[in-house]
Amino acid sequence: MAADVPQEKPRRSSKRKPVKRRFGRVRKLPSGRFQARYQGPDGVDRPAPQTFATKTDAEIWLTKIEAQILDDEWIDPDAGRISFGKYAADWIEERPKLRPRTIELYGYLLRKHLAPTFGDKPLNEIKGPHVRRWRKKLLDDGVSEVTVAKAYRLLKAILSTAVDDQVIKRNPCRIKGAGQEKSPERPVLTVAQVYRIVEVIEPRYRALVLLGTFASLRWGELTGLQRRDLDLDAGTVKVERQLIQLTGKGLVFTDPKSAAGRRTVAIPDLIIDELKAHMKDFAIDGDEGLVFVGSDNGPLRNTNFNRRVWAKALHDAGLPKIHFHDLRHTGNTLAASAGASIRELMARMGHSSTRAALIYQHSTDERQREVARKLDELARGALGASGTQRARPQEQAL
DNA sequence: GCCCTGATGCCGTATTCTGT
DNA sequence: ACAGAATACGGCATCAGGGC
Repeated sequence: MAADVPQEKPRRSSKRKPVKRRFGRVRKLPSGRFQARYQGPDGVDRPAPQTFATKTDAEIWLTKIEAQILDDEWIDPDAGRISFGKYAADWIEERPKLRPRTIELYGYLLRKHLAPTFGDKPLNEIKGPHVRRWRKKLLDDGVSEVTVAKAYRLLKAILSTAVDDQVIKRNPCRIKGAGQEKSPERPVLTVAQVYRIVEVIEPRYRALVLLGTFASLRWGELTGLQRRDLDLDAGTVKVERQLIQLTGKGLVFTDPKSAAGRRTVAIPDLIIDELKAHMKDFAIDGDEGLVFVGSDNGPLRNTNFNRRVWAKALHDAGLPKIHFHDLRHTGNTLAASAGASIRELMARMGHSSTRAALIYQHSTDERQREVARKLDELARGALGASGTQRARPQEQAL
């Protein structure tokens, strides 16, 4: 039995044979410098963007790349190098069906707030700190929170697509709440205030104010209204289109804001006579004649109306700065307190979800108190309590 | 006054959170 | 685990200032 003697390992020759690397290759170029190459996860063979002075440097670089691939952090360097500006422009271009005004908005946000900071930056170089610094600067520069939120959301949406496209690994927009915009609630007018406006405004705009309030129509829906849309005998107004202002195209008719926007709204009898008079005096002839026009019989333009007519009327009525759109709120609030159900409110406003209609629930708080008060009285009566509480004076709703 | 465009408000739906 | 509520997100509109 031969004793087991540990075998001495064969000595490696000092002249080591080149070992095939597990990942990537390094070769010496005629210049004497070293080039690293590797095959990406996509199977494409890529050289390093630069050469290296030593073989070790090249190998270290390959190690880093391999780590990225293993950590699933590798991205196609060519893809990530697309500038944000270019990618964003394509992104907007490729959105299937944005409304024209939205395209204009995105273009503006891009130009004004995004491109100056990120336009030339490759996508893969935009990191969280850049986004945070950019946002802070906008706010410091006095850009409103609402606009900053919009710009942030657009940036986030674009970069989120870039993640889906595997152009970048991760969306650097992760500031909590940065995309939210909290706009203060708009004021609600009283009926008396609406009528004060109606009394002082140029007569040709009376019906506009009334319909804006009591039919809750939007500005664009009112200005797009044609004679055939009004049925004053039935007391209804149909919303079939709207008028919007587009850069380079002036005022154009478009479909309503959403599918639910196409609707028929009942008009209170209270304003029917006023509307009839308006049709006779001011509306353009013909089925497709515009219901509301300026003194030149042309379609109404919000800028001119606001500055020359609306502002003056508010001033003459002794009212603070109120938006025309606030009339719509007023109408909705009125309808809510008139007992309109959520579904009825939605139909009236041209909404498809309950969310907005629920806002008008706040107006029914008054009614809730009223209900509570009556319950209180009933209960006291049933208990035979002597001194019945005096009812509080009827609160003027709105 | 017209028009462009900067700025802000509103709303539908998807996603996340939360109480059970 | 899940339904309903809350919030985020994306998109569409109105409001408003300013140049011509």
